[in-house]
Amino acid sequence: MTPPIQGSMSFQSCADCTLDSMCLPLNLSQTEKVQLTSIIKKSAPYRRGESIFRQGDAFNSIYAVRAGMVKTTVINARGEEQITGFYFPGELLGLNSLHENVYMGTAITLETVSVCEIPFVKLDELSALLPQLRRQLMRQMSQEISDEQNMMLVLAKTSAEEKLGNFLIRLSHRFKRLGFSATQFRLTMSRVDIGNYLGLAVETVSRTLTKLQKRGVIKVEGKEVTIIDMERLSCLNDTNQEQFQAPNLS
Amino acid sequence: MTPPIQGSMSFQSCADCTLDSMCLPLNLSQTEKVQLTSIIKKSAPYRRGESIFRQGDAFNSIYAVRAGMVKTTVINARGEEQITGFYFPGELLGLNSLHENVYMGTAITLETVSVCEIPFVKLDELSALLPQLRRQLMRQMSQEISDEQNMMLVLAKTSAEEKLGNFLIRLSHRFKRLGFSATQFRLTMSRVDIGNYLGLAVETVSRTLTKLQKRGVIKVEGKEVTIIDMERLSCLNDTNQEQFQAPNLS
DNA sequence: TTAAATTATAGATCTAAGTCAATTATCTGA
DNA sequence: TCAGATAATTGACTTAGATCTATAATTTAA
Repeated sequence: MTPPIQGSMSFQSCADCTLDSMCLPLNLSQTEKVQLTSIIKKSAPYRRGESIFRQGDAFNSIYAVRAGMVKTTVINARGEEQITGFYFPGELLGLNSLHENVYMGTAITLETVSVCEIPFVKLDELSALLPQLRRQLMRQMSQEISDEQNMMLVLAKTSAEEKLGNFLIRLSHRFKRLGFSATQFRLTMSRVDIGNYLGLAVETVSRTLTKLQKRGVIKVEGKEVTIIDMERLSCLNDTNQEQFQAPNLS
Repeated sequence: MTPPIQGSMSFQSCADCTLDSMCLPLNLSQTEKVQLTSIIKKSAPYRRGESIFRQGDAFNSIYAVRAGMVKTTVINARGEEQITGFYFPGELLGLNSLHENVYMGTAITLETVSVCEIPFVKLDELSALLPQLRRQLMRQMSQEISDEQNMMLVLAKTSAEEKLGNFLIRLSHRFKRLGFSATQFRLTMSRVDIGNYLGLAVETVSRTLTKLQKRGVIKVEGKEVTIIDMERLSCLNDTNQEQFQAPNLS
């Protein structure tokens, strides 16, 4: 029994896709959407754990996630697998790879996933003709640079609590954008994946989630997370922590 | 007495620029370079510590660094200033900002710097006409995504030693690319800046540099750094550290 | 439905790096 | 050229989070 696929089940055209406004077709006319559709390759959905492309493969296409969540990983200097990102529907995979003509990482599905394969050479040619397509592609790349800088800040500067808080907030935003609840959702990825991504030991991820739950900021039941106090979750810095500790009443 | 400016002193055209092969004009014909030159705005060099643009300013242009080094900073969730990157000649500033029409960070010169201001709307239009320009812009964005992912790995996974090793190696590569020595160079930025960028306390930066020097991997004299053992510097992981400790001969 | 495998939690201990404090070196500008 | 300011180093101490170990809770498969 495969889980239901979010979004449009049978792909016809970008014109019919519910994700068009958060993907490459943004601001395209109907005709232009048809043009874009014409270069897209359809494929059967991937099952959980399959790879869409692998590090070192020849780069030919970027992929728009249509349904399901994907993680990207690279092998780091130590030879360990390291997660570089989680991708939601409407987001583009492979933008980090077009400068080398080789995929710079591996994309692995976390659940049943369907994607739109977009051959890059054709996309490039089409983008010369369609200013809105060109700009949206640039915007999505720019957004990714921005997101990653934000992630760098989190990794460089913050405590385990802040890292996890920020992580949950970002998931929340993305679920909301897709029309799901911003306060209650299922962590598609394992605790190991979360720890790997945030640079924390699994044990720290567990402990920190438990701690946040005890403080009444979130509720955790296995993979189900409920954000109870969004405000506090979004500012878990040192100053704030103090105010939540039991005051020494005298 | 201002320090000498690297690269072409008085800007005439991309066609005359020594950095053309590592900047936007890559693969452009002479005519195309002239077209690109025509949209570039020249400005007086910036002095050390000046800002080229500031976080929150309206985004209009990206900037190609022509001479000198620039750092970019953002204000993080805690209200602290955090360095997001160091930029060398030939690299582009502002690529993270075009999706919001607002600069997502502040660019501050670390020494005398000159830049080429490239109004983005014009660049976008020109990129429709010049496939090589379009592709090079994409490649440079893709490269930046890649670089930042690499930085995320470093921040998430590695010890102070590895962070500094990686940092020095990356500086080395970039100096080499510009035709300078790969093994001996001057750290343009302060120890505080390095610590801020790598997520380390200044004291840790100092101590770690000293430690690497004692092990004979590098030589440090104030801001001058010499890489003595590139091989060891590039693989300062836990396994390697052991082999460099004084063996207990019995 | 249950057994095996995987994943998550929890406790005890250790350590790398942060913080605090003091000193020394290096700039910078009058 | 020198005084004050800024930057870098060093030492002592503390701590957040890693590691190691064990146990509990889910999944998965059969």
